[in-house]
Amino acid sequence: MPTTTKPEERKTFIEEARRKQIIDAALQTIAEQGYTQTSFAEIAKGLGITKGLIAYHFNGKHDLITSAIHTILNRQGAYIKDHVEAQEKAGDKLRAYIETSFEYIEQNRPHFVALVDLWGSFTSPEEKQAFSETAYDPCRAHLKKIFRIGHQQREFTKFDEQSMASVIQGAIDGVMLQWVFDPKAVDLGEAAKELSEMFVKRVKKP
Amino acid sequence: MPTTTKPEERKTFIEEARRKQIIDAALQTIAEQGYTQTSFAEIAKGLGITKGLIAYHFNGKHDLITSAIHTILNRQGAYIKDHVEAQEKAGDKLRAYIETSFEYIEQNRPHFVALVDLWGSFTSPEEKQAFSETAYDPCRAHLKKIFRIGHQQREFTKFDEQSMASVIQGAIDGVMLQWVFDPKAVDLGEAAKELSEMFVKRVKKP
Amino acid sequence: MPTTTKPEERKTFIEEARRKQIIDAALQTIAEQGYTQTSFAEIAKGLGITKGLIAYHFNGKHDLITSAIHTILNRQGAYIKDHVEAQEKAGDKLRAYIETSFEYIEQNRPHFVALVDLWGSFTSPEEKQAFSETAYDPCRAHLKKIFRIGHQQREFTKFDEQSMASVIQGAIDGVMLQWVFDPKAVDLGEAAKELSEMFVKRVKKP
Amino acid sequence: MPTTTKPEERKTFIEEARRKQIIDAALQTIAEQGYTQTSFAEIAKGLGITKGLIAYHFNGKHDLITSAIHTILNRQGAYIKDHVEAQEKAGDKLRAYIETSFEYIEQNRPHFVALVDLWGSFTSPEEKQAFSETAYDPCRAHLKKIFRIGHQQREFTKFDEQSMASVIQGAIDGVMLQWVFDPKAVDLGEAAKELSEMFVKRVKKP
DNA sequence: AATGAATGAGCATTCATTCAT
DNA sequence: CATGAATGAATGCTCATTCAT
Repeated sequence: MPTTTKPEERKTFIEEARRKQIIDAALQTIAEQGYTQTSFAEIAKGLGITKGLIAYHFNGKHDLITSAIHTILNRQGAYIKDHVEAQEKAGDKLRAYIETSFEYIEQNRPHFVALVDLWGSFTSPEEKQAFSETAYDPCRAHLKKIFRIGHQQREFTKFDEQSMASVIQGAIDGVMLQWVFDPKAVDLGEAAKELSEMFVKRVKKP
Repeated sequence: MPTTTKPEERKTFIEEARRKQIIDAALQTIAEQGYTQTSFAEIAKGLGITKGLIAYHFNGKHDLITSAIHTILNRQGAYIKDHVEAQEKAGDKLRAYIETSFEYIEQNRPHFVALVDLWGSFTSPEEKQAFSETAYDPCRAHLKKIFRIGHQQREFTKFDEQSMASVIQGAIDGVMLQWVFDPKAVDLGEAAKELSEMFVKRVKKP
Repeated sequence: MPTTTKPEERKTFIEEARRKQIIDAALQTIAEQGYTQTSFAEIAKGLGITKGLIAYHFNGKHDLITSAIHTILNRQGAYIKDHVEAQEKAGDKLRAYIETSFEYIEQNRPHFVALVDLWGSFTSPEEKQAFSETAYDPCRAHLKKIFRIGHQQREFTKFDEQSMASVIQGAIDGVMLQWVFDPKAVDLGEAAKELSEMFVKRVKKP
Repeated sequence: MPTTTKPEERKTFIEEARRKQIIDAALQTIAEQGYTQTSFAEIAKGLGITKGLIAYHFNGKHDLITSAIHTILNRQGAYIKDHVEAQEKAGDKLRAYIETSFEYIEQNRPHFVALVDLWGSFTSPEEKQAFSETAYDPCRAHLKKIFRIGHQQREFTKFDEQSMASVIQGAIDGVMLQWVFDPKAVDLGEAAKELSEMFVKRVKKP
């Protein structure tokens, strides 16, 4: 059984390609039909393979959807990181963080439709906490790193970093959530501008 | 068959009591075990009734979970409304909206654990939009009503009401979401204070 | 419990009226939606009563459908008998039997659509045989009575009465069956003429 | 998922064998216990397989019973055709049609017990008509073909072909029906002789 | 690496039936 | 007589998973 949750294990090229292919098909199917309607058979059908093969490449459904979520978040994280690093000043970094978050969301709607659906797939408190650690902790850590730079550069005022990180990330996610349910109800660009301006003003020294 | 989608139909006392009882049990089960693990059998077991009785009182699973979601949101809405109306000034109303939102969330954790899970139960774009209309539109409408009072009282500056409403509601929901996954990762009280101060400052004239 | 299969028991007026009303509603529902789709609830809905009431008036579903079948066959039998008795000569009686059979069928399509469906509701050999005795034996007996008159009147030739009765009744039922599945595929009037002429010619002395 | 409604799709050997096996078991179970009592579980039990496997090989219950009916009728049709073609003269062909119909019925009682039950499984007028087209049209077409040969050979008189076909097929089916309910009530051999003689005499020139 | 046959547990839903009121 | 609440068994069907080939 080549499948595993330990990413450090050696995988063949074809193995990795298949996993990626299956994850992308899964995300698309979830976005289109919802998580509960997404069976291995449904994913396999859209891919022209058999469901047995999916079971072969993943350690069960949980492994597949965990991998799918991480794929979404890693891609978004990498996108954001690039743009944040391109900025010198902490205030600009924070603005970039918020605005590129929304940019990426807007350009990858199906991923976030799937993500909202997948939030419900962690049932036990343990699973929920594990998801929190792999999904939110890195985001909050990234924000806190920006804060620290802002403090070092004497650009930012003093505030509770953990709370501020939660609030910023929460605002982004909550707006995305409304947009997932009805894209016409929220203007992502406007929200991005509003939030980035407000938070930058909040953290910067007067 | 007493169940119906027409809410105007008369229901007997026992009928209403049973529906409420089943909805509460469903919410509890969903919070504990997750939506996908929550079967009629599971709900019935915890209630000491048969699953046939649930089918008798609800027009299928969709009716049950829709009713459950509306129950959550209506209770929260009523709680918030009371506190908002107790305030005279628009700024205080907005502060009350944000802070009592978090208060209610904190006091009813299982409801919001269930709610996050239930978000994934709307599969088609039509269902998603319908949920948006019954769930988010009232919230945003409430916020916009507060804004209008603020404008009439010459207390608030000018801003885009729809975007501001989305952003405020989104911030509340997004922080709640992180807290659902790990209550230790977010301090709801701190977040409430941070958000209410920031948003009140944002909308009020200098 | 007033319901019973023994027709000799005293029934109140309202009791009899209700039974008749329910049977007619059942026949209509079966004709429209098929036997398997016809539940007590469905019958009750069309009648504006509750399914509990149906259970009160009939000793279970089997009692209801048995009563329904007998209703169909008794009404048809009475109709045919009237017309057969109006004829003097045996040949005319036989012709009347065949032609009024088809007449009645044509005028009561829903009953025979239901009847074809109900044939499948007798599962065990015992039930099947019991149905044969109450449904077909009287028909064949009626035909044999006509034959006997024909023999007494020296109008008919000699033949095996049981077989001839089966064949005549079978021809009527089989044509009806095709007409139930597709009324456009069979012309009942033509079939009636063809069969009555042929059989009368067959049994009469040259 | 190997099951399909497109009959032109390639099926593996094992797939075809399983379908045939399941159909035969279904027919036997229906004959023994009736259509409504025949569940996937019941069929599977008699076969030593799981009900999931039946769902795997058939697109639902409707697919299974449709396939079962066609199996019955195709086998009977092939049997009759062979014997009809072995006859040269149209009169002999007609006699063969009627007599081998009864022969086949007599030798395959369970199939026809099941068939009578299955008649009730077509609920809507559309389904009924579709069944009429696939089940009765071929029979009537076969008879009409015999009539045409009889006319070409100047052996048969002139008559309405559609009505005559309906009447002959109806007579066969109607006698079979009585025999299904009680095999002792009808002598199939006698009925076959009576009907074949009568109909051949009817259509042939004097 | 991939398939397709098979499993078995679980699901929402239907329904005749019972019974207190 | 009639109702409506409740039952419990059954049903078709779905699906992740296993495994021989």
